[in-house]
Amino acid sequence: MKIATWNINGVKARIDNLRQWLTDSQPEIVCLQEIKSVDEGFPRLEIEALGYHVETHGQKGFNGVALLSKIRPDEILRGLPGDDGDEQSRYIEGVFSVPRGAIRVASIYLPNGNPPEDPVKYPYKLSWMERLRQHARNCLLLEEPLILAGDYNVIPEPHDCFDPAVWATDALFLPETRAAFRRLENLGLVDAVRATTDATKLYSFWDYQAGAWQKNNGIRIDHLLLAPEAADRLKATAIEKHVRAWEKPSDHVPVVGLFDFN
DNA sequence: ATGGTCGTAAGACGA
Repeated sequence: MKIATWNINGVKARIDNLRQWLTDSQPEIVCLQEIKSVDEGFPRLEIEALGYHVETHGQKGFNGVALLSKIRPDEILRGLPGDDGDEQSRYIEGVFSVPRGAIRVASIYLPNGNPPEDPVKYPYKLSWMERLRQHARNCLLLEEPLILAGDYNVIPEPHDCFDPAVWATDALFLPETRAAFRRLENLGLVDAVRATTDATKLYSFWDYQAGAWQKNNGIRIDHLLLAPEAADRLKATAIEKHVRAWEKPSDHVPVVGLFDFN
């Protein structure tokens, strides 16, 4: 079973790329981020025509996440628990039946947090990460395959970016950000890509500016974090980098995990 | 080079 995460940076601008990639790659479950659309604006019919169920948690203009799946979800949770006052659409979770039980898959769009000196943005990122940790801890108690997939806006380690010095003061790479990400991992979650390769220069995002793609000035910020019950079933991962060279690309590419839940 | 490049949605703002 192929499960993917992709920050598509606007579903309306990316509909052709999205359809092409779904047709080529045939993922069973896709976690989308930055759909930048309200629920009613999502091009649902085009995606359904390719055989996918569509569940969205949208927002006007910014943010917005979605789950596309060949199998219909049994349950959907919209919004990250822990703060009823949080208006931003950054989390959607689905439960899907598999041959020997159920898996839980979340699409996560973690706050960017820049600039770090902003009185609101960086604290919001850190508090969101702590809420995610609390929610993940509760999910882990269920002892079922849990896959937390998305744009974490976190560069976990120096070798996950082309030049650590450039990112030293960025909210994506500050020591406090990395520490919060480690606290999440230390619940017992596995970084799927790192668990399956020790390759370097593996990136999932290249800025549109300054020829970042052409120079391979990328960062690895899109991750699949797996509970032990999911990590046991992981067969392979891939970063579908070729998509970044398409016409009108997103600045992120799909990151996929291949699982055997039979 | 106190910028560059996008998407959303109609002018900034977020990234």
